[in-house]
Amino acid sequence: MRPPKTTPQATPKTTPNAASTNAGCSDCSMLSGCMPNNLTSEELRLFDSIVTATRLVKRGEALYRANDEFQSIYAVRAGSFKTVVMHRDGREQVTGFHFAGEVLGLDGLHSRRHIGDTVAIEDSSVCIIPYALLEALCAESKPLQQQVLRMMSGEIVRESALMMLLGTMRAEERLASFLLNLSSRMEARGYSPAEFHLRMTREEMGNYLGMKLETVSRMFSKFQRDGLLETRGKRIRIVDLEALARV
Amino acid sequence: MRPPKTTPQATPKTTPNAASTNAGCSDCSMLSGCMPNNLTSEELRLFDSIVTATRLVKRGEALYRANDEFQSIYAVRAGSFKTVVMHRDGREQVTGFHFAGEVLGLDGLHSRRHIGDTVAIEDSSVCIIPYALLEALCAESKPLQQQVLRMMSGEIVRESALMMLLGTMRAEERLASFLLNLSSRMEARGYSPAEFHLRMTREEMGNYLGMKLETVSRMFSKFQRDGLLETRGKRIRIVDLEALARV
DNA sequence: CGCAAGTTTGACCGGCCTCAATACCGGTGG
DNA sequence: CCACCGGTATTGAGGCCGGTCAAACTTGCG
Repeated sequence: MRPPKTTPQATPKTTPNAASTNAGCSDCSMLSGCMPNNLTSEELRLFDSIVTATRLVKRGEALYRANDEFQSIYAVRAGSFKTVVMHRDGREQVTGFHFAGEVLGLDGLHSRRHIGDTVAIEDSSVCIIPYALLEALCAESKPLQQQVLRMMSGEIVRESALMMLLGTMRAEERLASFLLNLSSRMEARGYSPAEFHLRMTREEMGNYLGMKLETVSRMFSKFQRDGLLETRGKRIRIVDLEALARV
Repeated sequence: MRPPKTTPQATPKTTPNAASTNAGCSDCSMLSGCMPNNLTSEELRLFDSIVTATRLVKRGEALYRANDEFQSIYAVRAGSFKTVVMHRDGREQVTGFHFAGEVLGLDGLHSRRHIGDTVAIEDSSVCIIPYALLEALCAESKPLQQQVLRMMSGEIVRESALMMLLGTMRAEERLASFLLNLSSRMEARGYSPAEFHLRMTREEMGNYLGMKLETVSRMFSKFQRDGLLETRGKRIRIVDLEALARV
């Protein structure tokens, strides 16, 4: 099925947005923490055989849009995405930010259509996992089936935490909670938990946190005044993580 | 596995909270719209064989609590539940209201522990679906596997809509949206979409909609003044559904 | 029937939104 | 290299929505 392994360079970036072949999960630096983690090498080989293509998505482009037919799920290979649901009048709610190793598109399963847009917030690439093939493979491999179900459930848990945030927290708490979440995800990827680069704009953060961009900015300024962190635009350094956790 | 079919009366309400045997999905009035819907009769028979018990949960009692070990999922047989996640300081967010036919407990899959409480808001009963058995059965029955995945995805979609509500709507819009949602769910169950009984208190609605009970009450009064609906306590009649949809 | 729980309504206040002006930043082209 | 430019970010002033506190009323359960 899958073409013989090639080095990533065989599919150069000079063909943006074009599908390219996958070099194989076993060689992927994101494997730990990605979807096919915890599989035996035999299962991984099978899984690998259905993930035959990757796709480049440039900053601002959509991986898929609301109402698009659901065909595949995606694993973020590099870069960052936001998932957005939109109200008829144009108001939008960002439902998540997604980094390397995370899976996108599970929302589409229910009605066979995606319910929101997924947009790259920097130049990014994904592995394409055709859902029909994944489903077939799940029937054969119990660990894979469990993995898919666990991922789904994880999404539900993640969303519950965000509902808690949106329903009960004040602006200050929301931003603190968000930064701590980013911090731990950076750390899990081997980056510094204290100093990192925010990939999204203040407005995107606001649309995620249920507040206006000005309020986001004000809270950043407040945290800086209070000595909890230092910012320069999208560059951020957490100075007092404990204080941030205390709200 | 499953004991011979008995009539529901064989397990009287005089033993509250006790497990009782299941009379079988094929006889259940909630089958259409419940989880094992869309299964062939053979698959239904298999599914039926793992759902051997039901449980009564009285108003105010928890079906399970946050951090309880995840063992089963549940289908609401009769009554209503709320799912609640709680912040360390006690603030709580209601993440959903659940009526007959709906499935509870999918959040627990991810970490093998439930992340929030699920509490009956009136005397209720559930069918117990042991997860280990369900998982095994999914490996055998592709339609059942699909059904479980669809339900999970549906939960994700439902939560996305609530995030939209919590993140972008004003109090008035939130309540209108909530009432319309209830209305259509009532209709789907064969009740009047215009006139029904609210099972939850103003405070529970508020905890769901991200606002205080006083605000919920004020919005009810406003809708009544504006001729959109009539209320008397928990009894509600939607007078102008179109206007309610226009926010 | 009586009491606790739930609901309604009012007055006041504060946090966040709105509107607006200015500053900053990164990229592009002269 | 630097000037310019659009998008992004910061900060301020003022207003409004919804929270808070409080009191009166209703409901329904024991």
